[in-house]
Amino acid sequence: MIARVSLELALRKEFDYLIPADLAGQIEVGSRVQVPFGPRKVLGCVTALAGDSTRVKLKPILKVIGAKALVTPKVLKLARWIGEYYCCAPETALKSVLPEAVRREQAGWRELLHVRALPLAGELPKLAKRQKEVWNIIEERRELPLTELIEMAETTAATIRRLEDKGLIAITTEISERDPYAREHVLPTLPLPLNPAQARALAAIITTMDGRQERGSQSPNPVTGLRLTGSRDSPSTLRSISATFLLHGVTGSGKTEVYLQAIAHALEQGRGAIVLVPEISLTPQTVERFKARFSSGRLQTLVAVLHSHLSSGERHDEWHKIRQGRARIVIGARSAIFAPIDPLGLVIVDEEHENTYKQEEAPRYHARDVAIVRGQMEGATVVLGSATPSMESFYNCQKGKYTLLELPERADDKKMPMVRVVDMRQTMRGGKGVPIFSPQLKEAIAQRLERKEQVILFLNRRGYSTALQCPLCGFVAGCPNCSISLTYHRPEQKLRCHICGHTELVPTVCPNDKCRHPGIRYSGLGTQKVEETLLKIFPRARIKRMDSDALKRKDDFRRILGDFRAGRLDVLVGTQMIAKGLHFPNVTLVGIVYADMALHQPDFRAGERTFQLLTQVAGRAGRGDIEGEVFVQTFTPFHPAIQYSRRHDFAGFFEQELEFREQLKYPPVSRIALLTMKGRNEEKVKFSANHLRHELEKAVGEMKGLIMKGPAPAPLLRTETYYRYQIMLQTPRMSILSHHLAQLLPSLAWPEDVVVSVDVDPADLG
DNA sequence: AGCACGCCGACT
DNA sequence: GTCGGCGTGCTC
Repeated sequence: MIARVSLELALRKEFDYLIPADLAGQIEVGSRVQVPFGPRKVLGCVTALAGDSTRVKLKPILKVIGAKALVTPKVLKLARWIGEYYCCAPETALKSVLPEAVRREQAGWRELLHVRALPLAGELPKLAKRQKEVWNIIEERRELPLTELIEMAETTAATIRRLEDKGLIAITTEISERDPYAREHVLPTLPLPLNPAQARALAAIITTMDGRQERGSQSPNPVTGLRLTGSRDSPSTLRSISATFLLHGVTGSGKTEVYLQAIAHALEQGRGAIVLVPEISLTPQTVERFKARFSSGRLQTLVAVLHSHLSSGERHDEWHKIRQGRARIVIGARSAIFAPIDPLGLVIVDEEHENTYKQEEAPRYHARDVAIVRGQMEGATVVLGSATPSMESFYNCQKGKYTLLELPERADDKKMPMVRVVDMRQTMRGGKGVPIFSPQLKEAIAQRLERKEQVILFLNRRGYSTALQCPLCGFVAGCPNCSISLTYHRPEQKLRCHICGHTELVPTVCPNDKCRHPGIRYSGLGTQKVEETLLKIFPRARIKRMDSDALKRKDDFRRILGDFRAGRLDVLVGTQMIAKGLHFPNVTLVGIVYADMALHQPDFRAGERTFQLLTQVAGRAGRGDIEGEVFVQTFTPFHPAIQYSRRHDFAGFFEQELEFREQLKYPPVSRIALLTMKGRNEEKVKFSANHLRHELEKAVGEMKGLIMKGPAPAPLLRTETYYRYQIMLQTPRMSILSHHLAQLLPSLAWPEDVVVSVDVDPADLG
């Protein structure tokens, strides 16, 4: 027999090896193997078995890693799809489907020496005093870890070895499993009663799951009473309707309870489930909620957890718990979508709009999209959940690809907080210089300090490029071709679009005819400045800043949040990182200091991001007994992202944003591939980028609906000393484009120090 | 990805 | 005469 092996080298090529007789039974598709490759030994994965090979002189496989195939054929197929769609080497895709700790043979199982009493053959021989003491313990416990015995008996290993020599005990290595949550005591919970909207959603999901159970990947008829958007579509789109659901529910509407009961149904069907959660919301509380519902017996849980804060040993054990079928539910971050649950009945992607689902290095997959593909491949139902769905997912509902399920009310019946939009242009006109705090926000903060309530202030400072904004009228310079904000380049005094490369001079007065303000060059502020100013206004307030600069040590994050929760701080100033998943009952005021910073990021998704940010932040205020209040300071108060979020009107925002995307053929109307060239020498990078554009025009220029923009210089990142040029491709059919790219790119030659990378469906245009 | 082979310049 | 530069090509 011959095995085809994909090596851990991005060669885009597979190699044939002989299966030696002694390994014959152990090697199957998906086995991890070590093979000779030229002079060295390399790890790889068996992708196929065959009777013969086109090659004559084959080398034999050296050894197998793991008792069972580590990659299931289903996950292998998924990896192949990732390689093709995301335009990377199949080996690169395959690499990411196993945790590092499982891929490397070391880390492995933690082995502990165990002492076990052997059945006595006749009389107990005469023992020395010490030996007798030790024997008594062993006889009582029958079996225990060696280290524990040594401690209990206050003896040494030598004494115990002597008992072994006498044939009374056996010392063996036992595998001991690490349990990262061993110290949590989990109280089991029962399903909660559902409100009508939750019940409807659950019924729809369950009906689909049952249909898929009986008929494989065939879908049942749409459920009556279900709100189906886009049912005008053709029968061919209807066929896939019920496989993917978008559960749109406001913060606190009880999405999790729907997830839990759907998972329970999967278990009843004898199938497993994967729950994806953004890394930051993978808190012990979230995990506990799932563990509590699905613990079988006393301490046995059916839930495995996979995330980046586990040690590699813990990750190894959790993964094998899944592979061996002892865990039927996985909750984890992005890469948990590759968990070897089989058969898979349900995949849940919570907070599906979150950018953390997109991997920012090769393979640059989006876990939400991989989830949908895996669901299709394995006949599993997929549920995407969000209070602020992505444009892509909501669009797919409209097109009839997904089924929309709405949870319009908060389960706890709390009112949504009052959102006040503060027009900073008014404040600007009132005082001298560009204001940081409006009188309204100052007043509101003072009030909370007096009432001993807490305040969170947000300033999102994504990226290092800044737009140019007139603080008097709110004007922002945008690209005439791409409709995204132009980036201000201080040294050259120029404005530049980093999508198409359009460049213009910085205006000396505001271009808005009704304004003509000469002080247009305002481009934002940082968290430090906010903190300083705040301390000047409220010298006695206890204020803490939370951003990546202020968090030097690893536990700073937890410590500051702990202090805040315990009431040792009054005001928390921070970036995006405090917007998500956290809730503090005593916070009654949330302020967005400068909403325009999010609004005018040089990205076509800036409006969508702002809408999401404001909505998520609003959900943070007033979760306790007191009603919350949100202040949004902005120089563009009538921007739709702000106005629709103020009214908690997602559908309204979607409609108007879609119109904009439609005009310029941005996603979700099209798909994007971003090609980036990177290198130390700007001239070489620029030249290569122009060359690539030329080659692309030859290869894909004629593709229907293709739009090519750039190359344009990407704004320099603060940390890097590279020059980057980008070419953006927009296409209605990404699978065709990525196919072409996969053929073209490896055939092109680049200067030594220029690196080209492809990002299919980029989450970020930076 | 690594490592060997291979064909041209400055060194003990 | 050798040591060593990194271009091309191969690894089942």
